[in-house]
Amino acid sequence: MKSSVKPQHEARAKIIKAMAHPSRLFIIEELSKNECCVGELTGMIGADASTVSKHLSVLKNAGLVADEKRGNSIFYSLRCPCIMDFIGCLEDVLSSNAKQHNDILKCCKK
Amino acid sequence: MKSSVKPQHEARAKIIKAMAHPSRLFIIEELSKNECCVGELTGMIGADASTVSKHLSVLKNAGLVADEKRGNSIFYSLRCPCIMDFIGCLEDVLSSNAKQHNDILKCCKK
DNA sequence: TGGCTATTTGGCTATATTGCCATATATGAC
DNA sequence: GTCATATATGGCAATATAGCCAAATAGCCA
Repeated sequence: MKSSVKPQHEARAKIIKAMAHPSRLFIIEELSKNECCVGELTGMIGADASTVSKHLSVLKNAGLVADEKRGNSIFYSLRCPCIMDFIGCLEDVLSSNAKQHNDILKCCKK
Repeated sequence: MKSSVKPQHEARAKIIKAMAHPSRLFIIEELSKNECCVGELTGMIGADASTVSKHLSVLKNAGLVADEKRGNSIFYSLRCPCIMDFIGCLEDVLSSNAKQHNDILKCCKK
């Protein structure tokens, strides 16, 4: 890969990698609806608070979420809602995969 | 996380994970322009052919690319071009990150 | 101040990913 | 058939990630 474009792809991959985990995807989706504090997310996800906190720090580190301390809690919010558009594309891929899988099954039955 | 939505997020995360690598992002981008065979991609990426082949199999396994054997070569193509829209969103995140970083620097200089 | 709650960090083990080399497989040319 | 080319697979070592527990930090309330 040309060294000129390599850093660009590395930077992009870093952001995508931050999204590439079920719990973190869930967090992104929740934050797209409402800002949340760690405790709320922990309850929803059902993992240790430290685990959720680490997931949030991965997302924050990638620039995907912002945090704001208010009183005793820290509220997280989604920085770039355009990310949610991408979820639709993922569903396209998934349904396209399901369709292909079905076609193969049908084909085998014949 | 509710057990009803967990598989959904796992399925989505699997696709995102397949994208979460600089070389694989590069491949996706190239395939969005033209179908390519392994040898071409290997030349552009500059890694071992077996490495590129494995990257392609990750992408194929996620349903992101299709392969078609023609003659001695196998041509890969992008199955869901909507993925490319997402790259624009990534750039938003990156420039937003850069801006924030700048703001912090300015703030410190004062 | 002390106690309480919310969150983060350090340390650890288990697991997954990456990328190379060597080897297999498949296709076309001769 | 043999040879050369294109691609995939197995195996392995290095590195990265995930998630828990325990401990540290920070803010509120009395």
